[in-house]
Amino acid sequence: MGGEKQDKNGSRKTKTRRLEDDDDDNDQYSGNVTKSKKTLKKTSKVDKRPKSEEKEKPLKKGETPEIEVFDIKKENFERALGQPKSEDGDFQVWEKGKKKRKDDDFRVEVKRSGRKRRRESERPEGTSDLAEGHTAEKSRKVKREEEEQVDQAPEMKRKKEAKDEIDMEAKTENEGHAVSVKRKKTKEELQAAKALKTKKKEEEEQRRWRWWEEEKYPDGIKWKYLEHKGPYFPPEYQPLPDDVQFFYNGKVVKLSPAAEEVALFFAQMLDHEYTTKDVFRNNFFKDWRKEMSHEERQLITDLEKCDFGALFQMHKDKVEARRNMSKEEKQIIKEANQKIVEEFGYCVLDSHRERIGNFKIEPPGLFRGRGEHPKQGMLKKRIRPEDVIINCSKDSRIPEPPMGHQWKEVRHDNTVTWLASWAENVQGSCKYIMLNANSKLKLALRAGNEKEEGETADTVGCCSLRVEHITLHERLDGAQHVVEFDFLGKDCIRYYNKVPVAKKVFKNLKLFMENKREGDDLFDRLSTSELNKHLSSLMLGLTAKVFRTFNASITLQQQLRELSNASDNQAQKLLCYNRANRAVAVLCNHQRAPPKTFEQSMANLQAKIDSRKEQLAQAKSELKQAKKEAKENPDKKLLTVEEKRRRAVQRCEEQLLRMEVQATDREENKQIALSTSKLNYLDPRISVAWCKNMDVPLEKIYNKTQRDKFAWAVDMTEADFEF
DNA sequence: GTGCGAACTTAGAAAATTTGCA
DNA sequence: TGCAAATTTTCTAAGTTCGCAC
Repeated sequence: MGGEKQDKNGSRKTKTRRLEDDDDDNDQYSGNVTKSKKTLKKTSKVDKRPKSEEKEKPLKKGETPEIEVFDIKKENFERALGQPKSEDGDFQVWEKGKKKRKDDDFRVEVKRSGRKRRRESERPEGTSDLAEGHTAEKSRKVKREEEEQVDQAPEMKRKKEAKDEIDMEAKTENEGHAVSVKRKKTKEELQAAKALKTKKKEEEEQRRWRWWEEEKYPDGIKWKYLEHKGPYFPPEYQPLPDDVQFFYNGKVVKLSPAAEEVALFFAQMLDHEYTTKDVFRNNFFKDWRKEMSHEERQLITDLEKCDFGALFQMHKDKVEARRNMSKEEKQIIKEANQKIVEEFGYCVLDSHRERIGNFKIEPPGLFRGRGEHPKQGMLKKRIRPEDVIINCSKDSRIPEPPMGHQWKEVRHDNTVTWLASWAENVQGSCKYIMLNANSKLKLALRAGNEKEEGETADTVGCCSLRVEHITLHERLDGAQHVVEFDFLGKDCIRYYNKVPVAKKVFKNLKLFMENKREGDDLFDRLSTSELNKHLSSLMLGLTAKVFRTFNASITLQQQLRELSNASDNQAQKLLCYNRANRAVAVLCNHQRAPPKTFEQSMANLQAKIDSRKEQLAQAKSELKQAKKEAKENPDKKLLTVEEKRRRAVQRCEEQLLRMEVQATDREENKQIALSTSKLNYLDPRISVAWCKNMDVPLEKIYNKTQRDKFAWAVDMTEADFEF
């Protein structure tokens, strides 16, 4: 390579001179893309936020924990990499467990008998039999229904009992009893209910496919048997009723179905900011005209003269009608959707029924590229079976294409995890149908690949940073050698940070910027593959992405250690967990637009707090009075009143504390998205161990989906786990 | 060695559902 | 019971990585 590199536009960029070796830095990575609460500037998507919100703003009134600068040593990485993570560094794939549970005896039992029994009795609908044809399927269906009835029996019994109880109450009331006769559950009944709950939980646990305990397939092989029903296609377009009219230049124009469908895509978005953007409007109009008939194209030449009002109103009415549907109507729709999920939403993967993540083909519509995307507004065309490639086992029942259609191709590639794929027309990329996150398959700066200019929004990562994205300060805010970052990252989220760096790093950055102008690459000799090659040479499996993941998890552990206090109440402990989670989200720059109802809901909460404060004051004064009366005349009745008042004060105080903690948490979370790091970056074992140590139910920090996804971690993590 | 594209993985917004309160 | 708010799920855009072809 010479000293110059030609960019995509043919312009030449000046190469920076080669740096001297920095041997002394080779043994550690300074994961110092971190921030102090005081310097963090937070904005959401630049194009979506009012200017007023873009100004520098501390994360929270001095309460958000600071994130430390970590010296991430090689052995720490190695230790972490030895833990269950995919090659890409996320925490979804698990090798065989390293630790034994305390209840090993139980496990042996499960493995020896229960497990085998489970395989037989819980073989999902179809498993390998799915390939046997319709007759077998019918008999299985009957069997499944029977099994479902058996499964539901205790539940039905319970419901019946509850109903009987209500009936009894009503009956008693009718018979003229004055007071409520709601029968209190006996101790035995309560115990039985508890036991039933535990049993159900255990059954669910047993049903779970403990894939992390099974042997792994040879390299590259993802499955041995895969069967599914193919993707679910969105319904065909239904033309508008005659009374919903489109106007052009003040006159009614009856559009052809193809043009009408695309017009409706636009009309449905009229209350969205997208439709005010020139790029969006121009792209839409260009693509819309392609769908028009010759006559329509001749007539409709100016988007400004188009009146979609009636179409928009119809859409709004439909949304409103859907919202106002009766409970019963909603239930019917829900059941119909459930049926679709049952039919298309599952596949059989190596003898196990697995949920498919996205079994629906994306419906046609207008492309909603994020940020200033040059292709926003373009028509996303309807996908036909002829566009779709199916992937499944040779010996499975091949999914039937919809009537009168055929698949583009049926292949049997067990080195990939997708079930179906198609190419989308806007960006020319591939879309896939894949399994759910809980299935078997599966620096804080991003690496930053080069992107096609003009094809996507102008976003960058580490390797694609340009000169204008950093500013060097010899001294800033009392710190030496500070690098100020300001650029748009993934999804056009602004990254703004001031980071003090080592003198050597500072000097090198200065060299990199020499003889360069705005628009020139900061690291012009660096690509993501070169960066990752270098990282891998330092340690097997290390990539920029792994680095980011490691940094996130170690930050969580560190923050939890610093912030947790075993003597806190549960609300305070949860606030502490959220703060630690938030610190990671800040580190990874996971932002969100503040919810539209944020201000209102905060005001509501504040009002509740104020009212509760008044109540507390009132309760306190009543307690004082009761105390006084009880002292003057210490009879039993007055003492009971005093006790009652005391409890009321206590209850009020607890509620007030809970609300105040909630308000703090909510305020701190205004612009931070916690779920991304929780789901994709944080080793769940850290959280599971923390819950065990702090005596916090896991349900408080992971919802059902998250617990499913991290079942492996829940299963094998002890309280003493260390990342 | 480099460019490209397939195959995932990460991401925030929007929609749907559940929860909590008056 | 109805409404608003909170939470969860769904959707799909936008990244990263790796292997292959040239």
